[in-house]
Amino acid sequence: MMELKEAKNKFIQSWGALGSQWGINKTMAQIHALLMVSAEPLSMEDVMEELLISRGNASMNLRALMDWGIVYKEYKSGERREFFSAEKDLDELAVKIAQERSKREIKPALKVLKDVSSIDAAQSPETKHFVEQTGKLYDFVLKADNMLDKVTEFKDNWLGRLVIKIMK
Amino acid sequence: MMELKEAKNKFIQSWGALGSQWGINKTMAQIHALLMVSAEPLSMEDVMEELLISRGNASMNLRALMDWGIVYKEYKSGERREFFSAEKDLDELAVKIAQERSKREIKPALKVLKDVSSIDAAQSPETKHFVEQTGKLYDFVLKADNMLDKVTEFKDNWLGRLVIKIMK
DNA sequence: ACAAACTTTCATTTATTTTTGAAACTTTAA
DNA sequence: TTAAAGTTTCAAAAATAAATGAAAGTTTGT
Repeated sequence: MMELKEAKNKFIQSWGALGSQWGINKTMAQIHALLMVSAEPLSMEDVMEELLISRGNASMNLRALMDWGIVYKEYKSGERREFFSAEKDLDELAVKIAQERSKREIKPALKVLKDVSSIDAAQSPETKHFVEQTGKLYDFVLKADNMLDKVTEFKDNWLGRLVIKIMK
Repeated sequence: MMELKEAKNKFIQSWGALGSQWGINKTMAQIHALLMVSAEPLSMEDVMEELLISRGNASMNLRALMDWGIVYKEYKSGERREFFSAEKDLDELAVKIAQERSKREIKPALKVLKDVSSIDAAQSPETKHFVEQTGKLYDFVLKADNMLDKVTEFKDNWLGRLVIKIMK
C-alpha cells in the first residue's frame, strides 16, 4: 500500500507535468498541487522545503498564483510569517483559470483575428479565401470564449441545472 | 490598408504564439495556421519557404499534425510530391484537438489521481484530507473530460441544438 | 529609529525544448 | 536496376524558459 508521502509526491509531480503541457510552468503547478492537498496553510519556507526549490522561485510562483486568484495569503495570529492556501472549490478554480487565460491570451488573439480578417477582400481569390477563413476563426474563438461566461451563469439558473443533470 | 502578405504573416505569427502558450509547439501551430489560410494545398517545400524553417522541422511537424488528424496529405495528378492541407471545419478541428489531448494527457493524469486517491485513508487526518482532495479532483477531471464526448453528441441531438441556441 | 524577520527582485546559471542539416532511407519511372 | 526525387531521422546546435541566490527592499515590534 502506498503511503501518504509517496502518494503526495506522485501527485505533485504529475500535476506539475500536466501543467507544463498546458503552458503553466511546472513549479507553479506543483506549488498549487501541494497547497491543494495540504490540510493546513503552508509558509513559503514549507513550500521551499517540500519542493526543494529556491526562495526566489517560490516567491515568484506564489505571487503568480495569487495574481491568478487561485492561491490566498493567510495570517496566523502570533505568527509574523505569511501562510498560503489554495482555492479548493474546483468549479471556482476552473472558472478563474479560464478567465485568466481568456484575458491574457484569447482576447489578444481575437484582436489579431479581427484585424487580419478586415483587409479588403475584393482583391484576389486568395485574399478572399484568407478573409473568409480568418473570419470564421474569429467567430469560432469568440464563441468558445463566450461559452466560459455562460458556464458561470449556469450555476444560478434552472435551465442550466437541468442541462447539467442531463449531461452527467 | 493591410495587404494579404502582411496580414497572413501577422496571423501565422500570432497563431504560433498562441499555440506555444497552450503547449503546442510554435512551428506546429504556424504550419497549421499557414495551411488553414491557404486556398490550395501546399508542398513541404512551400511550407519551408513561407515559414523559413528547415526541411527536418517541416517534416516532423507535418507528421505530428497528421498524427493529430488535423492535416491531410493530398496527391495531385502528374505531381510526384505530396501536398498538405488543413482540416478547415472548426468544430471538427476542436473535437480532434480535444480528443488528442485527452488521450495523451488527461487519461494518464486520471490514472495517477485514481492511484493516489486510493491509499488507505484511515491512518491520519492528514491522509484523510489528501484522499478527499485528490478524490474530488479525480471526479472533476473525469467530468470535464467526459464533457468532450457529450459535445460531440450534441450536434446530432435536438436537445443539444436547443441548448446551443439558448447559449448563443 | 532601529534591527530582526521576512519577502522580492533580477542578473546569471541551468535545464528544457526546438531547430537544424546532413546522412540514411524510400519511392518512382524509365 | 538505377538514379533522381522526395522524405525521414537524429545527433548536435541554438533558442527559449525556468531556477538560483545574493542583494535590495519591506514590514513589524520595541
